[in-house]
Amino acid sequence: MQARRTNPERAEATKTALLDAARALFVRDGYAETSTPMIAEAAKVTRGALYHHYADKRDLFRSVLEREARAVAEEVEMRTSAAPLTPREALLEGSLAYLDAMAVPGRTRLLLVDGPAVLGAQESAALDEAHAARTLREGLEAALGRNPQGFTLPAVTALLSAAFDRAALAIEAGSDPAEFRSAVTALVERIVAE
Amino acid sequence: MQARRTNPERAEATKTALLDAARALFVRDGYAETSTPMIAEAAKVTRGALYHHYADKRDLFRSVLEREARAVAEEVEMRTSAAPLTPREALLEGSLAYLDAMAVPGRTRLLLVDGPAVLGAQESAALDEAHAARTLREGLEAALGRNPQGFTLPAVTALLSAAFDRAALAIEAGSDPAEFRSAVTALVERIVAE
DNA sequence: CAAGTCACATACAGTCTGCATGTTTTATCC
DNA sequence: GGATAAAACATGCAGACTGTATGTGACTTG
Repeated sequence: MQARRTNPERAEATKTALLDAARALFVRDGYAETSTPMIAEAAKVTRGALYHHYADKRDLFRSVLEREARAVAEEVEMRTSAAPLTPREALLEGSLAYLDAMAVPGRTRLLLVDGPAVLGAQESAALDEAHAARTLREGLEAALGRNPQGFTLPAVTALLSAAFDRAALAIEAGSDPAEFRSAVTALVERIVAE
Repeated sequence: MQARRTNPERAEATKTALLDAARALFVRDGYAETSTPMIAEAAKVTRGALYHHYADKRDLFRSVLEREARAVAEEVEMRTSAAPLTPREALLEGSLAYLDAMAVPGRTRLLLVDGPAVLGAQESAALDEAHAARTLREGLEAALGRNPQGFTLPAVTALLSAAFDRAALAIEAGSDPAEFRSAVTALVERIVAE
């Protein structure tokens, strides 16, 4: 059981175990109802290890969210850069790709519900900006051809991003995915339409 | 100090004191960082009184939110039923009235950030549906003339509602209110435009 | 006015978080 | 390759918080 492992390997394995266990419990019970003893037990380490690698429970939660946000961004990136698409096609494809990526169980709760409350709306928005929102704004800018009719680019990016998030939440809550996918598509088309 | 008060009067005064104190602290520190001893002290009652009137901390929070959601709905109602407006005018006026109502300090944090995390996305959405969303859907239905081009009424209601909320959050976070007010207006106009 | 109910106040048990201090495993140095 | 340092954990503990159980005085009702 105790194969001689290098230090970085040991640490990485422990951190991954903690991230995996924490993610599962945060998704199942929510941040507040998940205790660090529960996380440590599920990860098969002690609380000492947790507090060695993460400043506190909140820091561990932030790390879980960063990993999750990166995964979402990668999945969207993958889909939009696969085939050669016009800016408008890329925007529409990216929008649906985002909904698909957010359909992975737990992501809406982590990123959209508990995230803002635990990290604060500010920090949570910054995390979103660093991954999803930036991509969306660039896609919008390209598709709009730099003439946002009636609104500024940052504003329309924020409002559209919010609509996407709500769609993801609705789908997770059991609404008909097709209904919200076509609604998102129609909304984007109305935005980019002249 | 001990004016002879009737029981319902006593209870009502205590509950209001708790709601006021809890609202202020939930807004300032957030739900998780607010303790029941702090609330009781600020309300000048004991924790016993708190747990006599509310099942638990969460139940008190829910009561704060219900009062807040009702206030928002009333302010919007007031603005849209003041003058005789066409359905389309009422929808646009109601949208801006909602932004104004949500600009009351603390409301975005209570209703949009902490609410979903503490009560759960489900219950929080139900609260929203009972007040804001229902009004919005009816306004949309009237303005659209029952031909939602490309999306269903429930879906477009949800997406627009999310956009409004994000606009309120952006304004609270320091963004230019005029920028987001015009963006919201432009968005609504594109939705109801044929 | 006696009996009962309501509105609290107080005391307590169990749990949790974060830190301080040990212990073991890996790396470094000579 | 043995000693020393440093990283990676493990353990113990203090303070705080939540919810409940139980006690007490103010009000209400027959």
